[in-house]
Formats: sequence, C-alpha cells, structure tokens
Amino acid sequence: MIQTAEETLARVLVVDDEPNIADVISMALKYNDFTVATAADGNEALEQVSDFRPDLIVLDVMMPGLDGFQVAKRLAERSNDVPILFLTARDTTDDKIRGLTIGGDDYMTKPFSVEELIARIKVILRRSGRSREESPRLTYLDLELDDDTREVFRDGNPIELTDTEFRLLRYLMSNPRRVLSRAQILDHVWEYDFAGDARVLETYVSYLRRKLDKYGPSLIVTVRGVGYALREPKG
Amino acid sequence: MIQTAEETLARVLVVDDEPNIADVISMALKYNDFTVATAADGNEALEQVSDFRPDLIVLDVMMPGLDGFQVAKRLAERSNDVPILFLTARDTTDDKIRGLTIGGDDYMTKPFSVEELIARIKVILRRSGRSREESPRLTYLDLELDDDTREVFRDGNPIELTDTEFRLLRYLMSNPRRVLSRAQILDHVWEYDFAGDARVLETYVSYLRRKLDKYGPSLIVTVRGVGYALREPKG
DNA sequence: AAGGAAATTCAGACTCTTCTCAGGAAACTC
DNA sequence: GAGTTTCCTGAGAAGAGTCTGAATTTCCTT
Repeated sequence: MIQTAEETLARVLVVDDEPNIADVISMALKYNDFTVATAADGNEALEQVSDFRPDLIVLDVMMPGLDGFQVAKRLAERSNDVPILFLTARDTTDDKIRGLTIGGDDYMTKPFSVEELIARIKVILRRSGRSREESPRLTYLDLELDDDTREVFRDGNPIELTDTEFRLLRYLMSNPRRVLSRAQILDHVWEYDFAGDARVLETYVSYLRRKLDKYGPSLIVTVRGVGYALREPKG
Repeated sequence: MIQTAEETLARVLVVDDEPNIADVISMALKYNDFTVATAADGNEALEQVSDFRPDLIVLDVMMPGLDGFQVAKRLAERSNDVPILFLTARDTTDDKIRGLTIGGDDYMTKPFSVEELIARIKVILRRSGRSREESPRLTYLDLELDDDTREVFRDGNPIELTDTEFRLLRYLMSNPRRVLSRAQILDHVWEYDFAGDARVLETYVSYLRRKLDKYGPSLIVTVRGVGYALREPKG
C-alpha cells in the first residue's frame, strides 16, 4: 500500500533478529497508519537509516553482530538523532538499561503488549516534535483517558485502574463502538506471548465495569459469541 | 531537526574528549530544546566558537592538547566573554578550580546528574541575560521550589531537603502529573554513571514523602508497575 | 583523624495485581 | 420453555512490586 505524507503518521524502522517479533511489530504499526521498514541486524539497520530515513527506530538490543547499543552509538557518532525505542529482555540488568531515557529515547521489556508499544511510540514522536499527532488524551462520551499521566475520568470523576485495566480500557477507547473479538483484545492488550486462560479477559471486563459503572450506565457491552464493544447501551 | 530561533532556548557548545559524555550531554540538551554543537578537543572548540557562536560553552577541563583552562584563556584574550560551565574530575585540586567562577562562569564535578546540568546551564544563561527563560521558581499546587536559593516550601512552610531529595523533587515538579518511570528518574536525577541498587529510589521517595506530608496530603503517588507521579491523590 | 551527615544497600513485612477456577446468571436455540 | 452455550463475578492462591527501618559505606567538615 502506498501512503502519502498526509495519510501516514510517521516512518518507523523496526530492527529485530527474530522474524516473528519483527512481523508482529510491523503489522501492528502498519495497521496504525505508520510507514514501516524492517531490518534483521545492526548493519542492515544502519543502511536502512540512510535509505529509509525513519522518524523513529524500534531497536532490539540483543542481536548477533552489531547489537542495539552499538547501532545507537554509531548513529550518535554520525550525529543522527533519530529517537529510539529500545527493546530489552526482561532480565537485562539495570546498569545496561540505565541512560537509555536521557534524550527522547525510551525502552520496553519483552514481552510487551502491542497496545503498549504503539502508545509508547506515539509518546516519543509527540515529544520529539516529529508527529502532528494530537494530545494523548482519549475521550469517548463522558470517559477521558490520559496516556501521560495514566489518569482516567468518568464524568469528571477520577478512576483508579491497575495496569491491565488501563491497557484494556485504552484499547477499547481507541476503537470506540467497534466490536472487538476476544482474540483481538487478548492479542493487543496482553503480552504477545500470553498463553494462559482466555477467561482472564472476562474477569478484567468485570473489574472495569465495576469501576466505571459507579458514575453512569455501563459502556462496555457484550456482543455474545463475538466479543466486546465500547458504546452506549441501547435505549 | 531544524529549530528556529523562537523554538530554541539557546545555543550550547559541548566540548569533551570522551564521546560518551559528550553524547549524554548533547542528547540531554537537545531534548531540553537547546541547539547543540560538539567539539572533541580544544582547537576544535575554538573553531566552533567562531562558527557556531554559542551562548554558552560546556567545557571539560581535562583534555589532551589544549585543555579547558587554556581554551578559556584564549577566549578571554580574544575578549570573547561567552559564559562557560567547566566540567572537572571530582579530584581536581582546589587551586585549579579556584577562579573558575569569577565571571559568569561555574563548574560541575563529574559525574553529575543530568537534571543538575540542565539546571546549572539555565542559571548561567539567566544571569548572563542570554536566555528568555522564566524565573527558576517551580510551583505545583501548594509546593514551591526555588532553584537559586534551593529553598522548598509546602503551603508556606519551609522544608529542609538534602541534595538528592532536592534533585528528585525538582525532577518530579518539572514534570507535574506525568508518570515517570523508575528508569527515567534514575537517569535524570542520579549521576549518569550510577550503577548501584535501583531501590535507592524507593528509599528517597520514602524520605521525600515523610518530609512533604507533614503539611498536607501525599502528593507523590505510586503507579504500580510503572513509576511515580507528582499529583493530587484521588478523591 | 574524628565526627557527623548524607547516600546507599539490604532484608523483611506488607500490599496490590494478576490469573485461575467454579458456581450461578443470562442469553440464545430449537 | 427446556436445554445448551456463553458470560459474569466472587473467592483465593501465587507472585510481583513496594515500603520502611536499620545497617553500612562514603564523603565532607572540623
């Protein structure tokens, strides 16, 4: 698909030696209107930076050959200040990660949820002024959700949500009125390698309803046999 | 990225022969809307002063060839009075440092925290009248923090903070309501080469809360699994 | 060199989140 | 309306994350 400058949010280069991960990220980004290129190792990444001229790089730190840190260093030496979202293994030691957030950069630990990845990318682009994207505040009816402060309000009332509840609501709010299948929700909100009981989703919908419905009619409607949607209940 | 005169705070030349340090400083400055140029030694620095015309120079004193003192001396001989923030090793002897702060200049010992560096730069620029930057007083709700005097007040009551407590509170106050990750806080508030136990952050949050909460509700909220934010506790 | 303050490390207690499970409720099908 | 399927929600276990007091180390002052 060819996207013109007006249609696309930004150009993102995805660098990961695991094809599965690169694919997951790449598809998620394309679906969110980003223009995407991929590279499977550090050298390819450096080439792509010159050719593709990305606005942001999603960069795995653990790669054979030139690793993510080295790629970042080479770019800095070329005084190329493209912001980077580093991907690290969960057990990467603290001292390796330290320093990664000094500039506009940030990092995420694998495995992550796709929604969280997209959210982080948008934060970085917004801060670096490379995106025309609006404020991080999502609203639907009397619901408001702020990605920076992680605050949620219904009809002006603050609502405390746990991390998973927040991600779930954010996904629903970024697809208002659309019916989302259980599989879609699990794929986007839970970590990409989640292999547990799919019924967690029901539990979390229940949690969310309990917290949100205190201030108005239930907005999460069940579409039996399919999934859930965020919308006004029928008359 | 091209920044127009209106967008940028000031032009800063960073002179350090260690690329890692120069990178850290450069990234931090760019992220804080300064326009940055770098030089790796004294001669390059002198050239850049002519070409780049900085409003301030961050100048490492320990460099092979022309060192920081000599660079400063040459500039004085050219009657160039651009203010300088010298960087010295912690064990540089007193008599060498003495005299460094006579003009509008100042110095910091390595390693420093990124927030402290930015704060010092702003102080120097403000004093030398080369910055349009506002007053150094940060306020949020009933909290007040004065960067020049290092005084902190809550609801008018003075609060004694140690150095680290002050830097932590300053970072939180310069990002009010936003959730800051542990990594971000450590990167900005602690010295750039801090490689110790990340739990020190929790200890300092605990200290700060104890001191601040004497005069009102707790303003530092924990966002479990993410980090901390400065904001009003919810209803 | 001693004393004191600040910074850091550490360990245990504690809290909160996540996930699973199971019984019952609700919705759909025939 | 009975049977079947799907969904909801309370309870609880396991685990991760957090807080705080205290011990230790480092640094600075006298």
